[in-house]
Amino acid sequence: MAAGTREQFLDSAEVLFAERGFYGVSIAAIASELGLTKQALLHHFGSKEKLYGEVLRRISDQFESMEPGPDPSPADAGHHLKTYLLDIAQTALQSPDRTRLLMRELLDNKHRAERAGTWYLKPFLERLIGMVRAIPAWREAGDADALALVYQLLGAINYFGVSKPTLLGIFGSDAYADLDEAFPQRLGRLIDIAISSPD
Amino acid sequence: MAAGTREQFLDSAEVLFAERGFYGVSIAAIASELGLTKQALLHHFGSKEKLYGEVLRRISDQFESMEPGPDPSPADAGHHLKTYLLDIAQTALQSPDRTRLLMRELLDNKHRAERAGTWYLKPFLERLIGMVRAIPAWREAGDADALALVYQLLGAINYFGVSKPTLLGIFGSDAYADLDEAFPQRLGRLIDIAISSPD
DNA sequence: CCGGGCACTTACCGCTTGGTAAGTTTCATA
DNA sequence: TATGAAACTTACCAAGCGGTAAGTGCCCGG
Repeated sequence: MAAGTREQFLDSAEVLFAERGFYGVSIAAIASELGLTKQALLHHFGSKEKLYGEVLRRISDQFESMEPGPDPSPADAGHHLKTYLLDIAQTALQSPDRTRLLMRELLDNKHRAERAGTWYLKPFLERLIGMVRAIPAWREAGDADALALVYQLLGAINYFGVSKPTLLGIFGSDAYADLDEAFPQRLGRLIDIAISSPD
Repeated sequence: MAAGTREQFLDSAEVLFAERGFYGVSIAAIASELGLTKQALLHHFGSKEKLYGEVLRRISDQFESMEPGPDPSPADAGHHLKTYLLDIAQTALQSPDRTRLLMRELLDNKHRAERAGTWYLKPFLERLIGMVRAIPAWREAGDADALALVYQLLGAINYFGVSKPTLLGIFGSDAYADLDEAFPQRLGRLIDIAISSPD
Protein backbone atom coordinates (compact mmCIF):
# COMPACT_ATOMS: atom_id res chain seq x y z
CA MET A 1 0.00 0.00 0.00
CA ALA A 2 2.72 2.46 -0.95
CA ALA A 3 0.60 4.72 -3.13
CA GLY A 4 -1.90 4.67 -0.30
CA THR A 5 0.72 5.93 2.13
CA ARG A 6 1.45 8.89 -0.12
CA GLU A 7 -2.20 9.88 -0.23
CA GLN A 8 -2.47 9.42 3.51
CA PHE A 9 0.48 11.75 4.01
CA LEU A 10 -1.21 14.34 1.82
CA ASP A 11 -4.47 13.91 3.72
CA SER A 12 -3.07 14.47 7.18
CA ALA A 13 -0.76 17.22 5.93
CA GLU A 14 -3.79 19.02 4.50
CA VAL A 15 -5.64 18.82 7.80
CA LEU A 16 -2.70 19.88 9.94
CA PHE A 17 -1.52 22.69 7.65
CA ALA A 18 -5.10 23.97 7.61
CA GLU A 19 -5.33 23.95 11.40
CA ARG A 20 -1.94 25.33 12.36
CA GLY A 21 -0.34 26.73 9.25
CA PHE A 22 2.89 25.84 7.50
CA TYR A 23 5.23 26.89 10.31
CA GLY A 24 2.92 25.58 13.00
CA VAL A 25 3.29 21.93 11.98
CA SER A 26 6.43 19.82 11.94
CA ILE A 27 6.87 17.05 9.42
CA ALA A 28 7.40 14.72 12.37
CA ALA A 29 3.91 15.58 13.61
CA ILE A 30 2.41 14.85 10.20
CA ALA A 31 4.22 11.53 9.97
CA SER A 32 3.35 10.40 13.47
CA GLU A 33 -0.30 10.87 12.53
CA LEU A 34 0.18 7.72 10.44
CA GLY A 35 2.43 6.08 13.00
CA LEU A 36 5.48 6.65 10.80
CA THR A 37 8.70 8.62 11.19
CA LYS A 38 9.44 11.90 9.48
CA GLN A 39 12.04 10.19 7.30
CA ALA A 40 9.29 8.12 5.73
CA LEU A 41 7.64 11.40 4.76
CA LEU A 42 10.90 12.83 3.44
CA HIS A 43 11.38 9.65 1.42
CA HIS A 44 8.12 10.35 -0.42
CA PHE A 45 8.25 14.14 -0.78
CA GLY A 46 11.87 15.23 -0.42
CA SER A 47 11.17 18.30 1.71
CA LYS A 48 8.49 20.02 3.72
CA GLU A 49 8.06 22.71 1.06
CA LYS A 50 7.49 20.11 -1.63
CA LEU A 51 4.93 18.33 0.50
CA TYR A 52 3.10 21.61 1.01
CA GLY A 53 3.26 22.32 -2.69
CA GLU A 54 1.73 18.94 -3.50
CA VAL A 55 -1.09 19.51 -1.04
CA LEU A 56 -1.83 22.78 -2.81
CA ARG A 57 -1.58 21.22 -6.24
CA ARG A 58 -4.01 18.48 -5.30
CA ILE A 59 -6.55 21.05 -4.14
CA SER A 60 -6.01 23.08 -7.28
CA ASP A 61 -6.68 19.97 -9.41
CA GLN A 62 -9.90 19.29 -7.57
CA PHE A 63 -10.94 22.90 -8.16
CA GLU A 64 -10.14 22.66 -11.83
CA SER A 65 -12.31 19.56 -12.18
CA MET A 66 -15.30 21.35 -10.68
CA GLU A 67 -17.10 22.12 -13.91
CA PRO A 68 -19.87 24.69 -14.09
CA GLY A 69 -21.76 22.80 -16.78
CA PRO A 70 -22.45 23.91 -20.37
CA ASP A 71 -22.98 27.59 -21.12
CA PRO A 72 -26.62 28.46 -20.69
CA SER A 73 -28.75 30.80 -22.73
CA PRO A 74 -28.35 34.49 -21.82
CA ALA A 75 -31.67 34.40 -19.99
CA ASP A 76 -30.39 31.64 -17.71
CA ALA A 77 -26.93 33.11 -17.15
CA GLY A 78 -27.87 34.65 -13.82
CA HIS A 79 -29.34 31.46 -12.50
CA HIS A 80 -26.33 29.56 -13.79
CA LEU A 81 -23.92 31.76 -11.86
CA LYS A 82 -26.03 31.57 -8.74
CA THR A 83 -26.10 27.78 -8.85
CA TYR A 84 -22.36 27.64 -9.35
CA LEU A 85 -21.65 30.00 -6.46
CA LEU A 86 -23.98 28.11 -4.14
CA ASP A 87 -22.16 24.95 -5.15
CA ILE A 88 -18.87 26.56 -4.21
CA ALA A 89 -20.33 27.71 -0.93
CA GLN A 90 -21.59 24.25 -0.13
CA THR A 91 -18.21 22.73 -0.90
CA ALA A 92 -16.43 25.38 1.15
CA LEU A 93 -18.68 24.83 4.16
CA GLN A 94 -18.45 21.06 3.85
CA SER A 95 -14.65 21.09 3.64
CA PRO A 96 -13.69 23.75 6.17
CA ASP A 97 -10.13 22.41 6.28
CA ARG A 98 -9.60 23.13 2.63
CA THR A 99 -11.16 26.58 3.02
CA ARG A 100 -8.83 27.34 5.90
CA LEU A 101 -5.80 26.14 4.00
CA LEU A 102 -6.57 28.27 0.98
CA MET A 103 -7.13 31.33 3.15
CA ARG A 104 -3.81 30.72 4.85
CA GLU A 105 -2.20 30.53 1.44
CA LEU A 106 -3.84 33.84 0.55
CA LEU A 107 -2.22 35.35 3.64
CA ASP A 108 1.16 33.70 3.16
CA ASN A 109 1.94 34.07 -0.49
CA LYS A 110 3.00 37.67 0.07
CA HIS A 111 5.94 36.59 2.17
CA ARG A 112 6.61 33.42 0.19
CA ALA A 113 6.01 34.91 -3.21
CA GLU A 114 8.45 32.65 -5.00
CA ARG A 115 6.24 29.61 -4.53
CA ALA A 116 3.17 31.60 -5.43
CA GLY A 117 3.86 31.13 -9.11
CA THR A 118 0.99 28.68 -9.18
CA TRP A 119 -1.95 31.13 -8.91
CA TYR A 120 -4.41 28.29 -8.65
CA LEU A 121 -7.21 30.84 -8.40
CA LYS A 122 -6.63 32.48 -11.76
CA PRO A 123 -8.61 30.23 -14.12
CA PHE A 124 -11.26 29.95 -11.48
CA LEU A 125 -11.67 33.73 -11.16
CA GLU A 126 -11.61 34.21 -14.90
CA ARG A 127 -14.34 31.67 -15.32
CA LEU A 128 -16.44 33.52 -12.76
CA ILE A 129 -15.87 36.85 -14.47
CA GLY A 130 -16.98 35.28 -17.73
CA MET A 131 -20.12 33.99 -16.09
CA VAL A 132 -20.95 37.45 -14.77
CA ARG A 133 -20.41 39.10 -18.13
CA ALA A 134 -22.71 36.51 -19.71
CA ILE A 135 -25.62 37.99 -17.79
CA PRO A 136 -27.41 40.47 -20.07
CA ALA A 137 -27.61 43.19 -17.41
CA TRP A 138 -23.84 42.97 -16.89
CA ARG A 139 -22.77 43.02 -20.53
CA GLU A 140 -21.86 46.68 -20.31
CA ALA A 141 -19.95 46.40 -17.06
CA GLY A 142 -16.16 46.44 -16.93
CA ASP A 143 -13.98 43.55 -15.89
CA ALA A 144 -13.11 45.36 -12.67
CA ASP A 145 -16.78 45.63 -11.71
CA ALA A 146 -17.41 41.97 -12.44
CA LEU A 147 -14.31 40.96 -10.48
CA ALA A 148 -15.26 43.17 -7.56
CA LEU A 149 -18.64 41.50 -7.46
CA VAL A 150 -17.39 37.93 -7.54
CA TYR A 151 -14.69 38.75 -5.05
CA GLN A 152 -17.23 40.17 -2.65
CA LEU A 153 -19.33 37.03 -2.93
CA LEU A 154 -16.33 34.73 -2.58
CA GLY A 155 -15.24 36.74 0.44
CA ALA A 156 -18.64 36.37 2.05
CA ILE A 157 -18.50 32.62 1.49
CA ASN A 158 -14.95 31.90 2.55
CA TYR A 159 -14.88 34.21 5.55
CA PHE A 160 -17.89 32.47 6.98
CA GLY A 161 -16.48 29.08 6.09
CA VAL A 162 -13.50 29.78 8.30
CA SER A 163 -15.25 31.34 11.27
CA LYS A 164 -17.06 28.43 12.87
CA PRO A 165 -14.84 28.06 15.95
CA THR A 166 -14.92 31.79 16.60
CA LEU A 167 -18.66 32.10 16.12
CA LEU A 168 -19.27 29.08 18.32
CA GLY A 169 -17.13 30.68 21.00
CA ILE A 170 -18.88 34.02 20.78
CA PHE A 171 -22.51 33.01 20.39
CA GLY A 172 -22.70 29.39 21.54
CA SER A 173 -23.84 26.31 19.67
CA ASP A 174 -27.57 27.07 19.61
CA ALA A 175 -27.18 30.47 18.01
CA TYR A 176 -24.57 29.07 15.64
CA ALA A 177 -26.97 26.37 14.48
CA ASP A 178 -29.50 29.10 13.60
CA LEU A 179 -26.83 31.04 11.75
CA ASP A 180 -25.64 27.95 9.89
CA GLU A 181 -29.16 27.46 8.63
CA ALA A 182 -29.77 31.11 7.78
CA PHE A 183 -26.50 31.64 5.97
CA PRO A 184 -26.99 29.68 2.73
CA GLN A 185 -30.48 31.05 2.31
CA ARG A 186 -29.34 34.65 2.82
CA LEU A 187 -26.39 34.01 0.55
CA GLY A 188 -28.78 32.97 -2.19
CA ARG A 189 -30.70 36.22 -1.73
CA LEU A 190 -27.52 38.27 -1.71
CA ILE A 191 -26.40 36.69 -4.97
CA ASP A 192 -29.82 37.25 -6.54
CA ILE A 193 -30.00 40.92 -5.76
CA ALA A 194 -26.30 41.55 -6.41
CA ILE A 195 -26.34 40.20 -9.95
CA SER A 196 -29.68 41.67 -10.87
CA SER A 197 -28.65 45.31 -10.52
CA PRO A 198 -25.22 46.19 -11.86
CA ASP A 199 -25.53 49.95 -11.27
CA MET B 1 12.78 56.59 25.23
CA ALA B 2 11.74 53.43 27.11
CA ALA B 3 8.00 53.76 26.57
CA GLY B 4 8.79 54.50 22.93
CA THR B 5 10.69 51.24 22.64
CA ARG B 6 7.70 49.28 23.90
CA GLU B 7 5.43 50.82 21.30
CA GLN B 8 8.03 50.19 18.62
CA PHE B 9 8.18 46.54 19.61
CA LEU B 10 4.41 46.31 19.31
CA ASP B 11 4.52 48.05 15.95
CA SER B 12 7.04 45.76 14.33
CA ALA B 13 5.52 42.70 15.99
CA GLU B 14 2.16 43.64 14.47
CA VAL B 15 3.65 43.94 11.01
CA LEU B 16 5.68 40.73 11.19
CA PHE B 17 2.94 38.63 12.80
CA ALA B 18 0.58 39.88 10.10
CA GLU B 19 2.98 38.92 7.32
CA ARG B 20 4.23 35.55 8.54
CA GLY B 21 1.99 34.44 11.38
CA PHE B 22 2.81 33.65 14.99
CA TYR B 23 4.99 30.61 14.30
CA GLY B 24 6.58 32.18 11.25
CA VAL B 25 8.33 34.96 13.20
CA SER B 26 10.95 34.61 15.89
CA ILE B 27 11.22 37.12 18.69
CA ALA B 28 14.82 37.64 17.60
CA ALA B 29 13.58 38.75 14.19
CA ILE B 30 11.16 41.23 15.76
CA ALA B 31 13.85 42.65 18.02
CA SER B 32 16.46 42.94 15.30
CA GLU B 33 13.97 45.10 13.40
CA LEU B 34 14.78 47.76 16.02
CA GLY B 35 18.45 46.82 16.17
CA LEU B 36 17.98 45.20 19.58
CA THR B 37 18.38 41.68 20.91
CA LYS B 38 15.56 39.33 21.72
CA GLN B 39 16.30 39.69 25.44
CA ALA B 40 15.36 43.34 25.25
CA LEU B 41 12.00 42.22 23.95
CA LEU B 42 11.66 39.58 26.65
CA HIS B 43 12.52 42.23 29.21
CA HIS B 44 9.47 44.23 28.15
CA PHE B 45 6.95 41.48 27.48
CA GLY B 46 8.05 38.36 29.34
CA SER B 47 7.24 35.90 26.59
CA LYS B 48 6.33 35.65 22.92
CA GLU B 49 2.74 34.72 23.76
CA LYS B 50 2.34 37.78 25.95
CA LEU B 51 3.73 40.02 23.24
CA TYR B 52 1.24 38.56 20.79
CA GLY B 53 -1.55 39.04 23.28
CA GLU B 54 -0.65 42.69 23.72
CA VAL B 55 -0.61 43.26 19.98
CA LEU B 56 -4.12 41.82 19.84
CA ARG B 57 -5.30 43.84 22.81
CA ARG B 58 -4.04 47.06 21.29
CA ILE B 59 -5.96 46.35 18.10
CA SER B 60 -9.06 45.44 20.10
CA ASP B 61 -8.83 48.76 21.96
CA GLN B 62 -8.61 50.68 18.72
CA PHE B 63 -11.67 48.81 17.47
CA GLU B 64 -13.60 49.58 20.62
CA SER B 65 -12.88 53.28 20.27
CA MET B 66 -14.29 53.31 16.75
CA GLU B 67 -17.68 54.75 17.60
CA PRO B 68 -20.58 54.61 15.16
CA GLY B 69 -22.01 57.92 16.37
CA PRO B 70 -25.38 58.52 18.05
CA ASP B 71 -28.34 56.35 17.15
CA PRO B 72 -30.16 57.84 14.20
CA SER B 73 -33.86 58.02 13.52
CA PRO B 74 -35.34 54.81 12.09
CA ALA B 75 -35.51 56.38 8.66
CA ASP B 76 -31.76 57.00 8.71
CA ALA B 77 -30.78 53.64 10.20
CA GLY B 78 -29.96 52.12 6.84
CA HIS B 79 -27.74 55.00 5.85
CA HIS B 80 -26.14 54.93 9.29
CA LEU B 81 -25.18 51.27 8.91
CA LYS B 82 -23.90 51.82 5.41
CA THR B 83 -21.68 54.68 6.51
CA TYR B 84 -20.33 52.63 9.38
CA LEU B 85 -19.56 49.64 7.18
CA LEU B 86 -17.86 51.78 4.57
CA ASP B 87 -15.80 53.28 7.38
CA ILE B 88 -14.75 49.81 8.44
CA ALA B 89 -13.90 48.93 4.87
CA GLN B 90 -11.79 52.02 4.47
CA THR B 91 -9.92 51.28 7.68
CA ALA B 92 -9.43 47.65 6.68
CA LEU B 93 -8.07 48.58 3.27
CA GLN B 94 -5.85 51.31 4.69
CA SER B 95 -4.38 49.01 7.33
CA PRO B 96 -3.92 45.75 5.46
CA ASP B 97 -1.50 44.51 8.12
CA ARG B 98 -4.13 44.69 10.81
CA THR B 99 -6.65 43.02 8.55
CA ARG B 100 -4.22 40.19 7.88
CA LEU B 101 -3.43 39.76 11.54
CA LEU B 102 -7.08 39.54 12.53
CA MET B 103 -7.77 37.03 9.80
CA ARG B 104 -4.85 34.92 11.00
CA GLU B 105 -6.29 35.07 14.49
CA LEU B 106 -9.63 33.91 13.08
CA LEU B 107 -7.82 30.92 11.58
CA ASP B 108 -5.68 30.19 14.62
CA ASN B 109 -8.00 30.48 17.57
CA LYS B 110 -9.36 27.02 16.88
CA HIS B 111 -6.03 25.44 17.67
CA ARG B 112 -5.13 27.90 20.39
CA ALA B 113 -8.58 28.14 21.92
CA GLU B 114 -7.33 28.80 25.43
CA ARG B 115 -6.08 32.27 24.50
CA ALA B 116 -9.20 32.95 22.52
CA GLY B 117 -11.06 33.95 25.67
CA THR B 118 -10.89 37.53 24.45
CA TRP B 119 -13.46 37.43 21.61
CA TYR B 120 -12.59 40.96 20.63
CA LEU B 121 -15.18 40.71 17.86
CA LYS B 122 -18.17 40.10 20.11
CA PRO B 123 -19.21 43.65 21.07
CA PHE B 124 -18.41 44.73 17.55
CA LEU B 125 -20.70 42.10 16.00
CA GLU B 126 -23.45 42.77 18.50
CA ARG B 127 -23.33 46.45 17.68
CA LEU B 128 -23.67 45.65 14.00
CA ILE B 129 -26.60 43.32 14.62
CA GLY B 130 -28.28 46.09 16.58
CA MET B 131 -27.74 48.52 13.73
CA VAL B 132 -29.33 46.09 11.28
CA ARG B 133 -32.34 45.51 13.50
CA ALA B 134 -32.80 49.27 13.80
CA ILE B 135 -33.66 49.42 10.12
CA PRO B 136 -37.47 49.34 9.80
CA ALA B 137 -37.45 46.71 7.06
CA TRP B 138 -35.36 44.40 9.27
CA ARG B 139 -37.36 44.75 12.46
CA GLU B 140 -39.09 41.41 11.87
CA ALA B 141 -35.92 39.54 10.96
CA GLY B 142 -34.25 37.15 13.39
CA ASP B 143 -30.84 37.64 14.93
CA ALA B 144 -29.46 34.86 12.77
CA ASP B 145 -30.54 36.64 9.61
CA ALA B 146 -29.06 39.93 10.74
CA LEU B 147 -25.82 38.21 11.71
CA ALA B 148 -25.64 36.32 8.43
CA LEU B 149 -26.00 39.63 6.60
CA VAL B 150 -23.32 41.50 8.50
CA TYR B 151 -21.01 38.52 8.34
CA GLN B 152 -21.37 38.35 4.59
CA LEU B 153 -20.53 42.02 4.28
CA LEU B 154 -17.60 41.78 6.69
CA GLY B 155 -16.37 38.78 4.75
CA ALA B 156 -16.52 40.68 1.49
CA ILE B 157 -14.54 43.51 3.04
CA ASN B 158 -11.87 41.55 4.86
CA TYR B 159 -11.28 38.96 2.18
CA PHE B 160 -10.53 41.67 -0.33
CA GLY B 161 -8.45 43.55 2.21
CA VAL B 162 -6.14 40.58 2.45
CA SER B 163 -5.87 39.66 -1.22
CA LYS B 164 -3.81 42.45 -2.70
CA PRO B 165 -0.58 40.49 -3.25
CA THR B 166 -2.47 37.60 -4.81
CA LEU B 167 -4.59 39.81 -7.04
CA LEU B 168 -1.53 41.77 -8.10
CA GLY B 169 0.18 38.51 -8.98
CA ILE B 170 -2.75 37.19 -10.96
CA PHE B 171 -3.95 40.28 -12.82
CA GLY B 172 -1.05 42.73 -12.71
CA SER B 173 -0.91 46.23 -11.28
CA ASP B 174 -3.00 47.97 -13.94
CA ALA B 175 -5.97 45.68 -13.54
CA TYR B 176 -5.56 45.80 -9.77
CA ALA B 177 -5.72 49.58 -9.80
CA ASP B 178 -9.04 49.37 -11.63
CA LEU B 179 -10.33 46.84 -9.13
CA ASP B 180 -9.15 48.91 -6.19
CA GLU B 181 -11.20 51.80 -7.52
CA ALA B 182 -14.25 49.73 -8.37
CA PHE B 183 -14.38 47.86 -5.10
CA PRO B 184 -15.56 50.52 -2.62
CA GLN B 185 -18.16 51.77 -5.04
CA ARG B 186 -19.52 48.29 -5.65
CA LEU B 187 -19.37 47.59 -1.94
CA GLY B 188 -21.58 50.60 -1.32
CA ARG B 189 -24.08 49.26 -3.85
CA LEU B 190 -23.98 45.80 -2.34
CA ILE B 191 -24.69 47.21 1.10
CA ASP B 192 -27.54 49.33 -0.24
CA ILE B 193 -29.36 46.52 -1.93
CA ALA B 194 -28.58 43.98 0.78
CA ILE B 195 -30.10 46.01 3.59
CA SER B 196 -33.07 47.25 1.59
CA SER B 197 -34.59 43.81 0.96
CA PRO B 198 -34.59 41.47 3.93
CA ASP B 199 -36.62 38.72 2.24
C1' DC C 1 28.23 61.08 45.75
C1' DC C 2 25.95 57.19 45.89
C1' DG C 3 22.43 53.56 45.72
C1' DG C 4 18.90 51.40 43.17
C1' DG C 5 16.11 50.50 39.49
C1' DC C 6 15.61 50.55 34.49
C1' DA C 7 17.00 49.26 29.78
C1' DC C 8 19.64 46.46 27.83
C1' DT C 9 23.70 42.90 26.73
C1' DT C 10 26.48 38.56 26.61
C1' DA C 11 26.49 33.92 27.74
C1' DC C 12 24.25 29.90 28.04
C1' DC C 13 20.69 26.03 28.10
C1' DG C 14 17.59 22.31 26.61
C1' DC C 15 14.72 21.33 23.03
C1' DT C 16 12.88 21.06 18.42
C1' DT C 17 13.43 21.75 13.75
C1' DG C 18 14.33 20.25 8.69
C1' DG C 19 17.50 17.47 6.53
C1' DT C 20 21.48 13.82 5.55
C1' DA C 21 23.64 9.24 5.76
C1' DA C 22 23.54 4.69 6.13
C1' DG C 23 21.41 0.81 6.97
C1' DT C 24 17.35 -2.95 7.05
C1' DT C 25 13.31 -5.33 5.49
C1' DT C 26 10.21 -6.66 1.88
C1' DC C 27 9.02 -8.08 -2.46
C1' DA C 28 8.69 -8.47 -7.49
C1' DT C 29 11.19 -10.00 -11.27
C1' DA C 30 14.97 -12.03 -14.13
C1' DT D 1 17.77 -18.18 -6.12
C1' DA D 2 20.15 -13.76 -6.95
C1' DT D 3 19.27 -8.67 -7.68
C1' DG D 4 17.69 -4.41 -7.06
C1' DA D 5 14.52 -1.09 -6.17
C1' DA D 6 10.96 0.62 -2.96
C1' DA D 7 9.55 1.60 1.71
C1' DC D 8 10.85 2.25 5.49
C1' DT D 9 14.17 2.63 10.11
C1' DT D 10 17.85 4.29 13.50
C1' DA D 11 21.46 7.46 14.13
C1' DC D 12 23.06 11.79 13.67
C1' DC D 13 23.75 16.87 12.74
C1' DA D 14 23.89 21.97 12.50
C1' DA D 15 20.91 25.64 13.18
C1' DG D 16 17.37 27.98 15.27
C1' DC D 17 13.96 28.30 18.79
C1' DG D 18 12.02 30.42 23.39
C1' DG D 19 13.62 31.31 27.76
C1' DT D 20 16.93 31.90 32.12
C1' DA D 21 20.88 33.89 34.58
C1' DA D 22 23.98 37.15 35.39
C1' DG D 23 25.83 40.93 34.41
C1' DT D 24 26.75 46.25 32.48
C1' DG D 25 26.02 51.04 31.75
C1' DC D 26 23.10 54.87 32.88
C1' DC D 27 20.13 58.07 34.94
C1' DC D 28 17.65 60.04 38.73
C1' DG D 29 16.26 60.99 43.61
C1' DG D 30 18.23 61.32 48.54
